[in-house]
Amino acid sequence: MENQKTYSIGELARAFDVTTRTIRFYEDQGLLSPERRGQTRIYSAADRTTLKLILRGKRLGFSLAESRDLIRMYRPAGDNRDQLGALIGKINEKRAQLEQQLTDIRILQGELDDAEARARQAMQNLEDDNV
Amino acid sequence: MENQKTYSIGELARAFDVTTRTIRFYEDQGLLSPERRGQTRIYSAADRTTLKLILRGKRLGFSLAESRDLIRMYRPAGDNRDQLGALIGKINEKRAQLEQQLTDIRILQGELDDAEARARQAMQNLEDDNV
DNA sequence: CGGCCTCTTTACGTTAACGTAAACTTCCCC
DNA sequence: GGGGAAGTTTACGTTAACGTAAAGAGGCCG
Repeated sequence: MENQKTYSIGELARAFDVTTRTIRFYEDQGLLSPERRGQTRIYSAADRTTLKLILRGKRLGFSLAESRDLIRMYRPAGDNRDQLGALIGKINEKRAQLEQQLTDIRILQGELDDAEARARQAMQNLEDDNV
Repeated sequence: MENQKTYSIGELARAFDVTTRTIRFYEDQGLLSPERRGQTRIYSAADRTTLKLILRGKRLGFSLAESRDLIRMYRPAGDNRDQLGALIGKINEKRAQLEQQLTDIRILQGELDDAEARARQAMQNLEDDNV
């Protein structure tokens, strides 16, 4: 039942439209740790998912350090109670940040609506001048 | 009826929790252009709004160049038809980007829900062990 | 009028996130 | 067995977005 599909670094780079340098850099920063066959890196489905998570974070403006935190939130090591409590706290901080981003996006969407309406109106005015 | 309230650079810095260096840097990058009284910068309500827009963009991971574009979208100069058409195109690109960010946020929110549930479950297990 | 606060310009420093290049192995193909 | 193609390490370079420090001007106040 295990998902045994693996990927080369080049495959992942093409799939997500990043360079191999980028993927190696993420490993260097402790965000990925693929298997090795000799020198060559072998990425599992889980590694692929982790990479996807990193890139999703990037689209939301997260730093790699923040993404590393997110990854650790999703994979709590065998933690004790204090660590679990701190983890839940961090999770709620991230949640608040995402809520803020939702608000920001809605405001920006409204402003884009405005901007487009005014642009279309300006075009309409040009048309009218030509009549 | 005009909003004549003005602000010093220090006031804005305190209000938005940024440094004066940051505000001057945005001016240097062409995102702000406050009035001057002698050497001293005087910011209008519109400048304040622009600054707010920039910081909102930052929270969404926009570069300053992207925010500059956004500002120009909201303030189309006396454009001709081609420019207006291009503007509407850019507006829709931004809209698509925001939609992507909405999707990303919803996925992340779901993952945070998962992560918290598992953390709470792990704490519950610790409790049970103590009975 | 000396001191403090806020403002100014100028300029070098710093960090994150890679880009780019060199020099080298490994594998496969004809 | 020569030569791509894809992998590797090492290392210096680059860009964005400020930080930090120096040196000075203007206003107010006890």
